[in-house]
Amino acid sequence: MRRLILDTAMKLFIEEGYDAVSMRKIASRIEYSPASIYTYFADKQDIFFELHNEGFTKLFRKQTDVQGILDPVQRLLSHGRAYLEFAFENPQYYDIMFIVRHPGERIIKDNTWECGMRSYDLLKRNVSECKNAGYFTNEEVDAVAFILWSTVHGIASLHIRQRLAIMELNKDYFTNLIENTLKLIRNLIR
Amino acid sequence: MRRLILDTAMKLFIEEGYDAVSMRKIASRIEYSPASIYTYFADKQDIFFELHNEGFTKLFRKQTDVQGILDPVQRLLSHGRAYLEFAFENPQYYDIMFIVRHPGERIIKDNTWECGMRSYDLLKRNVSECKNAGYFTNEEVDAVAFILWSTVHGIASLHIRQRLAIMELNKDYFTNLIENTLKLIRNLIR
Amino acid sequence: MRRLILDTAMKLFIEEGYDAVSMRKIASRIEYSPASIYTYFADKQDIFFELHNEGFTKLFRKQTDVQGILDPVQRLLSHGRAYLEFAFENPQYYDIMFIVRHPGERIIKDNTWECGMRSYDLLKRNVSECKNAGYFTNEEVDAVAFILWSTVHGIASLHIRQRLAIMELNKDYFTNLIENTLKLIRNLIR
Amino acid sequence: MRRLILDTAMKLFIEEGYDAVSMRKIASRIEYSPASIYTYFADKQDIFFELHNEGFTKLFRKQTDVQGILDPVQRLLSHGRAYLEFAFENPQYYDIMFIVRHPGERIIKDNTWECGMRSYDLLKRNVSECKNAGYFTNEEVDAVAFILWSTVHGIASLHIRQRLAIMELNKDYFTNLIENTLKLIRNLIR
DNA sequence: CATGAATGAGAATTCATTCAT
DNA sequence: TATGAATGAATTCTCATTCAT
Repeated sequence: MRRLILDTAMKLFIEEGYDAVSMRKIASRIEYSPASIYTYFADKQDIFFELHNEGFTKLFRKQTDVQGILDPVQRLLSHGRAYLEFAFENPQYYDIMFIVRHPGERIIKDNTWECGMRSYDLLKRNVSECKNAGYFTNEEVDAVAFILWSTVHGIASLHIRQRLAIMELNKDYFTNLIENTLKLIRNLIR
Repeated sequence: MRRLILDTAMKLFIEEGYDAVSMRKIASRIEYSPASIYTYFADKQDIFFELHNEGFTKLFRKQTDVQGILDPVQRLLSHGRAYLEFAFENPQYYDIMFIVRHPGERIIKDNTWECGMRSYDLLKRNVSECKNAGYFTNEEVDAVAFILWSTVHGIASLHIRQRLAIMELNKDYFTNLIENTLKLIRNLIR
Repeated sequence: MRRLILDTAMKLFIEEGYDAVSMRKIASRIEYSPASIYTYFADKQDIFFELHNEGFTKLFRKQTDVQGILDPVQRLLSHGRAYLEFAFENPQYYDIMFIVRHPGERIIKDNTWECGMRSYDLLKRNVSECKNAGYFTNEEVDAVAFILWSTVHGIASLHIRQRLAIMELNKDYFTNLIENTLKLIRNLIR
Repeated sequence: MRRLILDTAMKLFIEEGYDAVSMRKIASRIEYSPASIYTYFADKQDIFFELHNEGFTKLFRKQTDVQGILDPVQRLLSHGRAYLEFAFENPQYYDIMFIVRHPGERIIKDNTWECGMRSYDLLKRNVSECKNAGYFTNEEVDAVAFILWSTVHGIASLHIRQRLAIMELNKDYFTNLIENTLKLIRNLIR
């Protein structure tokens, strides 16, 4: 039932945007009264909090799936691919996790924070191992990790908030956006 | 007076986020009646449209200031610096221009679209001239331009939407975030 | 409670006209918050829709009450009397049904349309049977039905929208307006 | 200039209905400021008052045009034709004159009242002369005048407030609505 | 566990009108 | 004669939330 509410909130979020996610509308979708939702969630923020959490758990899982790869550069690239795939496949989750401005501060807490940190630590470890293997010789691990994250986040967020309409040319390139991006990054790594 | 309204809208936008920018609140801030605002702007979207426009004009101006630099790589880096400086100095404008989800479609029009395009064309030209000078030899101009934009946008938007709290370590690095980022990018260019 | 809202809407309609019927005013009359009304009705049109419906149901019922009369001319006259009585006793309903300009088109639908049609069919049947009995020999049923409807509607609507002030003379006549009208119509029928 | 304002008010009234006639909209149509209108008219009611007046003057003129006809029955019928033609050709005027609910009482005054009376007196005179010629032998002049007025008003107001959609059959009849109505009335007169 | 009823607060907008200039 | 500026009062409607049942 919590599930049902969460899924519906997500569905509304996808279909009609942030503003459409009102308690009222969630309730009417699942054919319950608005008051009923309060049996399962303290308030609206609580629902977002939960979704936020779920998102980070999903992303983390996706990223650990890839840690088995032996070659550190390949592993780093796959880590990036996993991140972008997550963002493109779950734009709503991604939006809540990395773009939406959170009203209260409650959200950056508990499990979430931990998940986010663990994801980021994974990235840093992967960069670090690339360095051990002779790449990024003159750079700090933190700096490289940060810029890589920024790059993939940039792509994801421009896409999700629809700022890529400008890019009219080279449809081919954007068809395989993720792979082409990774290839380019691969070329830049030395 | 239009100015006053625009500035107040901006102020509210910064302080309390998009949702807080209501005609009501703008009016009460400047101690006018809500109806008075309609003397100067047709509707709420109109205010955002104007701010949006202003932002693109400002950004474009900042970017052209830098086109005099002769060395193409230095020029490209300065172009990036200008972009990031704009974003860090005018987070509100940047937010409206590149992050906020626009309700109607009216905004992506007229002068704005043109300004955005001209900015992006400048970037592509700079990349292209780097290529002529022997850099990015194996890459497409469009691809490089896109990834560079993504990177700086990633940094700007993570910062503006407050996702950099995670980055606790290396305060030094983030103190000169922009310069360090550009140095790193410089290192990656070949 | 729906009842209370409907009655209050009606009362305002009578007292101050169509424009006075605002959600706000209804609410303040019954000492509820404006939002409460939306628990019972989807929107303003919905209230009018309901009243409109009720009116047609009432009128139709009044008209069927009279169908038992055997003599076709008497029946036709009684049908007219029922119509006029309805209009004079329920000027508010009549106004909504036959005079007010409806903003949306939603109202002319469903049950309402059917009720209106059934009422009119009754009239046509009554005219038709008068014809069978040797009256209106040279006229079309539709034409006669239409002109009779127009006549009673004319009386009702001039009265309801207060255009009879002009008629100063012959107070006696207007005291028994309905009966005198019917007597006159009776005289004209042959 | 008064003319321009009046015509524009009328145009709005026709095109978009009563609610569309706001001072604001009139002003923006004629490309003057709302405040300017107040130079020519005291307030909104004043505009309506004037239109109302004009309507009655027009109608009265149309009716006197017909008084030359010698045969009293033909003259009466032509009088009715003039009335209906006026209503069908100037539905907006007719609406204001005979249907719209007037907020204040100011309107039924001055010249208007006189015009309305003179029109009605004309009708009564015509009925009276029919009586002298041997028609309506058993009826009171006032009663006949009133019922004739009601009939034509019924037709006009059902048409103007769009209640004739019900009448689906006999398109032919309604094509020449006015003439057919008069023919029918002619038949009923004896 | 579920809900019907209720609401205070607030949203964007529109309107007729006034008044100093 | 014309208007820019301003407004108080109103409009419909939505929302998150509470609470007695």
